[in-house]
Amino acid sequence: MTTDDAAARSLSIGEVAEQTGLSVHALRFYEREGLLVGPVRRSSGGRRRYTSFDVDWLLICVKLRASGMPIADLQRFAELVRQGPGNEAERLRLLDAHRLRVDAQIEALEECRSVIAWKVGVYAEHLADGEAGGLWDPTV
Amino acid sequence: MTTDDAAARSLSIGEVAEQTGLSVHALRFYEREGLLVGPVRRSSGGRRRYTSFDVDWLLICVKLRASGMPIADLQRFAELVRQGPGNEAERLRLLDAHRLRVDAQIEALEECRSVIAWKVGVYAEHLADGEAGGLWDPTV
DNA sequence: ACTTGATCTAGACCTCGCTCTAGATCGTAG
DNA sequence: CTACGATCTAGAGCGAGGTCTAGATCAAGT
Repeated sequence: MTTDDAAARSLSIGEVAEQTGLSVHALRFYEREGLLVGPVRRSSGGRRRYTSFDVDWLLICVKLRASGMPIADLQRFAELVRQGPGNEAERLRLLDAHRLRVDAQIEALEECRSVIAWKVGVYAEHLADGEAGGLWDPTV
Repeated sequence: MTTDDAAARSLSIGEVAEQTGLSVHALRFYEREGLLVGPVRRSSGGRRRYTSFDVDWLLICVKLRASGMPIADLQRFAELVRQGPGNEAERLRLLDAHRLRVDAQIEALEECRSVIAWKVGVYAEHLADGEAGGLWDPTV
């Protein structure tokens, strides 16, 4: 029953790739790097069978990676979770430190955005005016 | 006079590195890759002498890089400016496309941020409650 | 049984964006 | 003149984060 449930709910690497947006190559790579919390179960034939736990965790990994967390930090985080209860304070520090970095990144991007928007405005105006003066034009 | 002015205002690679935050290595690399609009002038002894034009351009490059624009796009942009007036529409397209990517990136980061904030909250609560149930804890 | 497609392992290989090295030269302070 | 630091060129090296290959195996359809 428990076995049947687990089998029924388990997903192949291809399905997990589809659900997470990671490639099957990347999934194997992440596993090799120890980014998964537990060892991935295998079918009788040796194929990986992922649980929905695994998928949830991978989805978080994807988010963290997308926001620039290095693989090494993800490794550390997985390791902490793997060690079980007792180190929640450290997990929190890790996540919170990353959150600060994300905040800084957002701020930096917003500044870039405004610089770009201004530059776009300059060009748009330039085009509307029909070639006035070419700002960074070495020929002017 | 014009020559004196130019000489007086010109900066060494080290000074430009300091002002832009790029390393001298990176400055030479950018030049080799054709990211600068014009050829960099040289002193009689062969040392690079940057103008304030160069610095302004480099500061924009830094912003664009910081917001994730690939070197290849920067190359293209520099090339357009180098070609002189007449291609402003394409420059605008390039910048605007990048602006859209930056917007998307900001949005993605904000979503990540909220996921992380939630997770941080979970751990904080967990710590406050004194070890309840460990979410992704394989041992639970 | 045969074909087809997904998966397996180990390890080589790739792109990006610099960074560093070696060995020579410049330029300025003593 | 001598030192010493900054700069020069060409090209090798590096770290991150995967991606791809080869050759074998598994599983399902016909």
